[in-house]
Amino acid sequence: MDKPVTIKDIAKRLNISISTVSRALRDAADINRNTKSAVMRLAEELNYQPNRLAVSLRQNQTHTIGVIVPNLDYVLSSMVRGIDEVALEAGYTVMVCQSNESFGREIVNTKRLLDSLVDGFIISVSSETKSFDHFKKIQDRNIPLVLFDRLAPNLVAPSVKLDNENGGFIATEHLIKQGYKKIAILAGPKNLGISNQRMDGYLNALKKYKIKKNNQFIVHCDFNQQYAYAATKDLLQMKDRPDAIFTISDRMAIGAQLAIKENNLKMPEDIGLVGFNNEPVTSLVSPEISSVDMPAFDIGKAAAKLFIEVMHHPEGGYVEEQVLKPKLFIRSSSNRGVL
Amino acid sequence: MDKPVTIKDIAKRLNISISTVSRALRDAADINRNTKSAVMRLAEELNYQPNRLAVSLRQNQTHTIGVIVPNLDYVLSSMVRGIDEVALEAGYTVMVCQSNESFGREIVNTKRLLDSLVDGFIISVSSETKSFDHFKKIQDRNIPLVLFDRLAPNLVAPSVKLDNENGGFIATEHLIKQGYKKIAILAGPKNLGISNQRMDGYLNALKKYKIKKNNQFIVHCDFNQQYAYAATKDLLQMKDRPDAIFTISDRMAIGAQLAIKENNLKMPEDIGLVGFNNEPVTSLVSPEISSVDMPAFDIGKAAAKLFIEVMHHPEGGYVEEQVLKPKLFIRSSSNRGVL
DNA sequence: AATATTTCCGGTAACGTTTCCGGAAACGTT
DNA sequence: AACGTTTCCGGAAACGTTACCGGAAATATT
Repeated sequence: MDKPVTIKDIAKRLNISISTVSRALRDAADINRNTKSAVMRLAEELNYQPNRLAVSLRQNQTHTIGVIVPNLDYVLSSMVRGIDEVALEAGYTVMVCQSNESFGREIVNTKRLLDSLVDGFIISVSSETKSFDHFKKIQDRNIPLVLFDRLAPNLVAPSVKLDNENGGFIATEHLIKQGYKKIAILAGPKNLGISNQRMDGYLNALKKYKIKKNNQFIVHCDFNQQYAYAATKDLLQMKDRPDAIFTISDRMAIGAQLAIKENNLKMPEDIGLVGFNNEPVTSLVSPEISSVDMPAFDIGKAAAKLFIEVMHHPEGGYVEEQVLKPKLFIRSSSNRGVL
Repeated sequence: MDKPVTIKDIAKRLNISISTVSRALRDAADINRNTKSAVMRLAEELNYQPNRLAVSLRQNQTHTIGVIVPNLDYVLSSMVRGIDEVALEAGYTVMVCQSNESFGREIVNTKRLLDSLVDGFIISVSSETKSFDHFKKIQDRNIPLVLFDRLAPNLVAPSVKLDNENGGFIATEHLIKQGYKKIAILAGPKNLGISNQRMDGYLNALKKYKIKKNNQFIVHCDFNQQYAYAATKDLLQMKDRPDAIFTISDRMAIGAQLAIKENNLKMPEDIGLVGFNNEPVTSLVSPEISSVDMPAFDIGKAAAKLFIEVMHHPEGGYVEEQVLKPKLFIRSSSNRGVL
């Protein structure tokens, strides 16, 4: 009904020009204290809200960040919350899109956000994505792009991630120190970076402690509980079954735990179990599951802060790669009391 | 670097006016077939993308929907996916904000979205929210507002929700028919609508089957596992303990299940358990937990469709309240084999 | 008192698009 | 051949804002 009030309305009411009003509303230099306060007062009274479209059109920036994530599971939605927090604080609005782990959707999302004229991107890469031309296009247009959690190999970009290799390492080392000898790993799809990195950590730990790797103990399965359950069932049916399992996600750990229980094996006595992410659910099952902590909220915040930093370098070329060290939360699923 | 191409560039290259180009790019009537195809071809070649800001500013609409949700847990993020799907299809862009269950955040979010000039809102109300002035303000400005899942009492608005009362009813009725006599309910905070509605269903079922309600069996606790675990512990320590528990969320059911197991009670023999939402996790714990299905994705889609319907009634006043019927998924936690 | 400097303001163009309006050219009708 | 119609196009205003520029008035400097 009632059209929103504009700068023009204020100018008319105060008998001054719109450029003066505009200057008054920002902290411009060339403005008299009195006229400024008069404008401010009237703007307040009329509940003036600047039209963001007009401002954006004029200034050629939208103060909007495009965020693309593969899904909104516990970990990623925590990261998004972190991004949100920092971005809002800094005056940015966030547009979140889910790629649903689909390459095509990711491309569509970048297109849409691009023509929504976002000022830049904060992206966690879909598991299906193997070509990165759509990201290169962003960079070619000199639009800031920050990656987080799941990066893009061969693409140079500022990024924030967990030290997944180290995460895999400390989980495995912990199991070794607790006396487990035959440690299996439930990994994710073979092309998924974070999975491979965690597995590298696992392998490095084995190497360091001179345990020779057993290929039968290395299982790739889809990133969910059902498959982990089935895979664990298989592992436990081997004649020389593993005495510990490291899963690269808590979801998978839950599936593994279910299978273990059904085989009437006791944790941590008969078999050890360590997950990854440290989701709340790990301490709500019985026994509680040890897990490598993923500081999701912090990673989100760090990504947004990094983005803002990148924005301050309009000439481009600002690349900083942050790697956060993980911590291990030891719970009863793997704690045999060894220090 | 290279400025994005505009309508003006095309006009210059073809030696025609910008208004002709503009008309050519839309399906305007007043346009020659030849000039139209020439424009189209060149636009394609130059990879012309219309500037959404300019279009929005001119047309006074942004083709953007503001979505506010209390959080992004499994259920809500599924709903958001549903909204996304339909909205994108219809040419809308979606901006998702989390209120984190906070009244203040919800207000801030509406403000921000409002001055991002979204065309309308699709909102699920925060649990903390008791006053609805910020929503009234939206409606007063004649901006479409659709509510979903968690509605706002006393606020007349188009909406999509589950029949929570019925959900509580069928869950409880199922327990009764399986022979459970002393059925407790783990409800949420007292002011939370969906919790109260599910509890009403519970009470109505008791009434129908002439089971007198026991106030000690009605427990309000916070919406998460820890509290549900503690509350169940308490319930099981009563001298006349319940022989079945209906929890109004699966998260709470998981907590309850943990407590039950620790008390060495067998499901479904010693005690029955039914949750709500039918999250995947219910079939990944042991025993699998019966649950009232929440068609989250469909509710999201329905909300977006309803929104679009509302947009087609610019004079306002279009109110349709959709209520979806829930289904019960019976699993071993409550299945004593009675048909 | 004359000049130099500062303070403050208004006019105007621009951002990229749509939309209204008037009119030229082409066509059809008597 | 004169008129009315249709077809197509260009000019210009508008959406709400910012930013540059020039200049009047006020103040400071000699």
